[in-house]
Amino acid sequence: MSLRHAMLGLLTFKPMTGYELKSVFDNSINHFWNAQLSQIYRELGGLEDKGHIVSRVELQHGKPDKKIYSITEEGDSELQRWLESSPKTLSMPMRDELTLRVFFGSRVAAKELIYILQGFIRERQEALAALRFIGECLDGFMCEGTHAQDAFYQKLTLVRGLKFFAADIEWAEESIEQLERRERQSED
Amino acid sequence: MSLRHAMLGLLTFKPMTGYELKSVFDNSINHFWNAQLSQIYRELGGLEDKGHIVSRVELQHGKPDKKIYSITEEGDSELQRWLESSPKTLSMPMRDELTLRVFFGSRVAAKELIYILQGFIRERQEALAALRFIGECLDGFMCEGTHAQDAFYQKLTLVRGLKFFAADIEWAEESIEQLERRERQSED
DNA sequence: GAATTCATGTAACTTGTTACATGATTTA
DNA sequence: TAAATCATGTAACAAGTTACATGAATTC
Repeated sequence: MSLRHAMLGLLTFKPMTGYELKSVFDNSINHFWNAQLSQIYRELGGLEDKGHIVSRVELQHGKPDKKIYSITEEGDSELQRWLESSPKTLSMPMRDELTLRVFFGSRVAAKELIYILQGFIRERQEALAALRFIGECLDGFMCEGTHAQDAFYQKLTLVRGLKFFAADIEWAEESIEQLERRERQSED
Repeated sequence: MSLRHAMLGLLTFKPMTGYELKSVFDNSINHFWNAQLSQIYRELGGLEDKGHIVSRVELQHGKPDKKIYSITEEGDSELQRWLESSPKTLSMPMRDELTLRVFFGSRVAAKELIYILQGFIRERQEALAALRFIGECLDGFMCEGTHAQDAFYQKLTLVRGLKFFAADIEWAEESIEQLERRERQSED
């Protein structure tokens, strides 16, 4: 139920629509959680049924009316209960398709693998740049509506993303090197 | 469909039962893919329906009979097709509950967070040790049935896990330090 | 004129998790 | 004597993805 709790947590910052929540997922916490819009709307429904959040409608012209959700007291204590419950597993199961492809790499042309890894490096560099941007915003107190206490914790999570993406880039570069060296050796 | 292709790939190494596949997931590729036994059996069923694998039964006494699955020619070309198809996204969406908890850390006692991070460090150290063990086996050609070509690629994926876990430990240690410094400052 | 942003959702499907059921043999 | 290992699965549920539907306003 982590998605629900992520949404509850984000709604403690300010009331939001489902659409806005999606943009927070995309722009701020993408490096450790995300969800499709359709899933967000589904979970909003569930949270409202349970009384953890309430909505008020803001009429609009030309667009669908906004449904702005706020967290309730019950929602707040549910979030608190979750945060204070200790999870059994701290490390979540990983699933990474790229690594799987590399694992069976002997079946693929080395050039092909190198090309894929180069694309991966580009993706990770973009992700790094995006994180650095959030970092600057957090450091400069430019993230409107973010309290100093929260900024401290948010920076901690950001650092994890930075380290993680940097490690990935390093790995992909080293792997490309090894693949190229191996190619040269087999030519001799 | 990555799980299916992971299973197909593993079955190119040697025919296996569902139970054996699960132990390969647990012991060898846990750092980038895993699945529950029930899911493995379900997917085995699907793969057999499609003719990608076939099974033969080995009778046993006192235990349920073994169903040993082997990859077929069709399964092999399906695997090849998948390996040669270029995936749209190289970086898979991440979902990490621990980071989520840290993100909303201002709502939790710092001591509590530190305690959780310490547990996380222990988990990651164990994971690192497990990976190093696989590494030694791969380096010493002690992994029975693993060809030298495959060992090369498997080592590449192993390095990713090593870097990843090391980065996590580093991050958790630094985070604990920062949390402790912050605690001391607030006491003054 | 085509794509993106804003804004709501539903429905169908796929993937992953948890709980249950069976039962002999071996190890702690 | 309790737990782990071996070995099969089914059923129900939870979570995540993809496709579809609507439609004005804005930006390229």
